[in-house]
Amino acid sequence: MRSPDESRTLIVEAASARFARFGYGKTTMAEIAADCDMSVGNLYRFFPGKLDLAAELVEMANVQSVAVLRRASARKYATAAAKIEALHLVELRATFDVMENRPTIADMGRIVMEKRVEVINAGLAATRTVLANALADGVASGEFEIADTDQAAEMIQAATLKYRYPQLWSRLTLPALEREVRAVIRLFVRCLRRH
Amino acid sequence: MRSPDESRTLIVEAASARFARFGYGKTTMAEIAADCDMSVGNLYRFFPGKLDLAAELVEMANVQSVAVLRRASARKYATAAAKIEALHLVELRATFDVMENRPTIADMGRIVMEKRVEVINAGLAATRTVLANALADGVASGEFEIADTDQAAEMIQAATLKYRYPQLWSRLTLPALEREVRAVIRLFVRCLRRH
DNA sequence: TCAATGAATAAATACTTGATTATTCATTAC
DNA sequence: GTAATGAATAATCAAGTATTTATTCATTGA
Repeated sequence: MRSPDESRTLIVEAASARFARFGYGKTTMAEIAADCDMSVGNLYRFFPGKLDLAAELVEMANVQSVAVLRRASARKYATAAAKIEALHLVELRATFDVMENRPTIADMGRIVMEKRVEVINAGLAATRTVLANALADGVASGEFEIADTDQAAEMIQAATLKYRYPQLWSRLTLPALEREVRAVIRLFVRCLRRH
Repeated sequence: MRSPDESRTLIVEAASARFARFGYGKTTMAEIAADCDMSVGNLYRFFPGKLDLAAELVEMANVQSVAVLRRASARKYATAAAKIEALHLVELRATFDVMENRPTIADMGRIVMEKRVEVINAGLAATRTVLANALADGVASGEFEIADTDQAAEMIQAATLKYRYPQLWSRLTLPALEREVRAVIRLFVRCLRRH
């Protein structure tokens, strides 16, 4: 017999492997259960349903990507503006990479986006705090002049929405997207600057 | 016998009426032909297919909405910034109205968006010229300081993309959307100002 | 008492078939 | 020769059925 914690991790890992290799739709609960050497019914003692498994994985991915952003944020930059730009490029490249090379994961993202928006929104909110921190740094160093950094972060996210929704990219290349997001950020940053 | 021009207009009008009343999916080519007192086959001498009828209607709507924007642009405003804001609100309200009150037309938009993006992009490009003109006016009056008004217009469109894609609104009310788009425009305008 | 099972049920998906509808084109009318 | 037809064909859609898969829960074993 396994501890509940062991079981849970086992399930998450099996689901993660299956979803990544075969896709959400082509993975059955029976297969996940078999991978864990447990019965199907037992899965339901840990997760309300299949969709919640996918949601859990997306939540974990959110945590990961916030960690990546924080690391990027901890690096040295010439200016706070450069940091803001770098954060957006990091995010864009990660999204682009998934779209290009991980069809099954992109697919999972779409499904969770469709049926569990709150998970996606939580991710957005998390990355927003990193952004707001970077803005606050800029204010602290005297580079920016912002009354409400949270609100400013919100606005920057609204303005860069396009670069987070691959559906809106309509066959643009990564360099083209990078150029665009850079331009938007630069314009924004210009008006956050102290003057 | 009719002149080709008469026939074409007749077809477009019949299609427009049917699509608007019953929706794209629930309208058949046979019905459109009957409305025009002509054979089905004849439709195909004027349009390659059903989808092209919808695309034509969207193109016409694009022309209309550019005209509306131009008219709005021709009005007097206290500042160029106010004009930019007004243009975006006009567009937003029109889109919102279609979403709320014209399900069949919203549906047609989705279909054309899906299968004929270039038509949608052409519409975007057209409204962008109006925006670029408004920016140029602001430069001329000394209110703005912009090196490349076309590029700035492009950027503003990227930043306000959300307000053109109802799929991204997730149950926001019109007042909420108005508030958001206003905030983004104001921030943008702030950095276009001469300083 | 709690972890776990797996057969039973409900829901979703895939397949089949029979229309309906879009599109083509050889033919007719002007 | 150009405008127009409408029967023929191809593609799509809808309804129904079969199959698979998700989910539940009464039962079993530690």
